[in-house]
Amino acid sequence: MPTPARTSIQAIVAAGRAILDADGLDGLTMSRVAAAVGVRPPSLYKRVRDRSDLVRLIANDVASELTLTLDSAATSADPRANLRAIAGAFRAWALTHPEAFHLLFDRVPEHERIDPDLNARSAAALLRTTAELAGEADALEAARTVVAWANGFLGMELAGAFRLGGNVDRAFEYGVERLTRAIER
Amino acid sequence: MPTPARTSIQAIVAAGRAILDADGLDGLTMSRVAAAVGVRPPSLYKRVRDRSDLVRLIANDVASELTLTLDSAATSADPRANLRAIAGAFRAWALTHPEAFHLLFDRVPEHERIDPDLNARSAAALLRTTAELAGEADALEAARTVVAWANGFLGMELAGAFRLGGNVDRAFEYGVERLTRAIER
DNA sequence: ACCTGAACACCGTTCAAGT
DNA sequence: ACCTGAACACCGTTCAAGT
Repeated sequence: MPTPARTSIQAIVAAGRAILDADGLDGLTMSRVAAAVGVRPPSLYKRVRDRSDLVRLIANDVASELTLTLDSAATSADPRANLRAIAGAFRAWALTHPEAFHLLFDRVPEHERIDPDLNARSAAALLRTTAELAGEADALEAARTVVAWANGFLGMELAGAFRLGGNVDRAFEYGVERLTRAIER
Repeated sequence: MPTPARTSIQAIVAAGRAILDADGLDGLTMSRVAAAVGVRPPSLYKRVRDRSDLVRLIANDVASELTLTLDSAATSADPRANLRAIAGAFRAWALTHPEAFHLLFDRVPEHERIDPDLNARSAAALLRTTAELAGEADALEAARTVVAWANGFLGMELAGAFRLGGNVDRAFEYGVERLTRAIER
């Protein structure tokens, strides 16, 4: 005798994302997710293979959100302004969603990684901009340099690693400006 | 009636470091550390407050090792060559000690953070070099830009984030060269 | 003074039994 | 077809009892 479904994969991922944002990856237990969607923990295994699978689905969601954020920021005709806008939007997003940032950019076990095409899509806006600045031949290398710097900077800022004084906002501006000049043809 | 000590804090930290390198932070269980030093798990709590405390002590060790590595690399009179050497030594160290790298540079809970003076000491060689390249006034900002880039690059390399093709070695060289020029006065 | 077994509160996950 | 309680193998940690 069939029982009607009491939850859905969408509800589970949404609840997981909310718990991630609120309490981080360590707070994301199967028990809390189950409680949030109104079932018992074992029922979750009808929709996700295991916790890693759920983490991966949440990471996909987060990647899509970030792609949207970066694309919306990259609206200028001037590539220098665009790079500045993309970097600023990235930082604002990371500072308001620190746990989501870490989920995307800290070490991620193989089976929690986002889909490759989501990865490519999130890089598109930046690649267009670096192609204009550095030329097509150096676009990928230039984009990697910028992303590495931004990831590293935000990771350190979120980790509280800037403990030698100074103004962090100014250090970010300094970095954007120098990086832009560094990759320009 | 006193019982002779069967282990020591040094042995515990050393065993913990070995387990970290071999199996990562998730593999670093109190049970495995205890087995490695020949006691039962509860005995560890005579030497460390809890697991976080042990992780912090291991991180201190790792930071000292990295400082030594970077200092040994920074031997040139030419600051450009020095920056290149420091970056290269950092990358080589990170690629041979990926788990230690993550322990230092991924998100770290407050009570697992290394001692502030170890932090300052590990930055010294780089700060000397960026002061020569960018001038005293911009030395800190320049160092932050370089460290952010290097941390971000290595974090992405270790995470397998460079999935859009291209040569990773070449991207690192490209980055070092561009960064050097970017921060030069 | 140090070490230990037993116990506790938590995990993720499986599975037989219920509807 | 989905949901559940019970169970299992793990965690970190505490503590009374042993030497």
